[in-house]
Amino acid sequence: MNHTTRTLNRSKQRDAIFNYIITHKTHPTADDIYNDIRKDFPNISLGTVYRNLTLLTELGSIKKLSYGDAAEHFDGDITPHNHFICNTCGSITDLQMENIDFVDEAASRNFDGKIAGHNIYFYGTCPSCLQNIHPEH
Amino acid sequence: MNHTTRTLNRSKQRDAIFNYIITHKTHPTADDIYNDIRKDFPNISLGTVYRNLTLLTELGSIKKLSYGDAAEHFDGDITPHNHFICNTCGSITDLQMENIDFVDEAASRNFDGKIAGHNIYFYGTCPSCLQNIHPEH
DNA sequence: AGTAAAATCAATAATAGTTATTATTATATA
DNA sequence: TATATAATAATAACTATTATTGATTTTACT
Repeated sequence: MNHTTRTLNRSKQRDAIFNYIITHKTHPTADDIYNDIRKDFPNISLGTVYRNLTLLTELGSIKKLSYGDAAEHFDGDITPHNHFICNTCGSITDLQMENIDFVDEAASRNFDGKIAGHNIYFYGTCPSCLQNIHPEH
Repeated sequence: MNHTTRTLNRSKQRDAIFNYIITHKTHPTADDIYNDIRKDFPNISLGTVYRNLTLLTELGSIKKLSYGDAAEHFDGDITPHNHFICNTCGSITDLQMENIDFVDEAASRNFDGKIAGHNIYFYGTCPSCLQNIHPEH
């Protein structure tokens, strides 16, 4: 028999974690997921959440987002899109905008290495916080 | 006297930290700075390094870089420029390229909040690692 | 269905990066 | 130079993440 290929066993926990991420657009952290998923899996451990998040990221099923926030955030939407982080409330949201993947070309121009892609995080003040600063009275 | 304004006392340690960052283009972490600067200030503590890095960042004298790496990196070059992170060796370098600040305009188009700026991290394989993969023999 | 290998699990310990606390020292200004 | 304030060193505490362990479950193959 062939032991060189590694089979991946399915687990209810991993399914639940993956399902949570793709059905929530909140870009949750490992801890967010852990706390919510405990309602359905009271015995699940934080280690299991981390292990499966790492695995799902390696498989390319989800994406990991790193920005100023101390913790990593995860995104179930793996199609190319950009993010906005509010400097005031810290929320992270998807940003609908035209495709700007051509910046990779621009970056390659005077660079001897190979550009594979980019991560771009816009920051500023989100609509909700803007409202609080200048409320329409 | 007026106690509402906060005066900032100078310290040799902070000067040394700031000087280290602006004279090194390596985008060091707090720990990098700590370890190097100990040669001149054997008694300096890591807490002092962190506190001053936070302060200098708040003052806008240096910039904090957050990307996949676990630790924060710091940059003494506060003029707008972009960064490249090598997926192979993890190095971070400045990227000379045309100005692409207009992406902020593009992002603002369908967004009700206020875009103040962006951080963009290009990734791929750096020239040195590319050489190692396909050496010219 | 039976079985062995592999992957899973929860629990916990360990590590890394960072922040907070406190008593002491240095700095700026009167 | 006396005084008030800020910065320091040392250390403790905290948060996010990873590694370890030993038991259980799942899978591939018979």
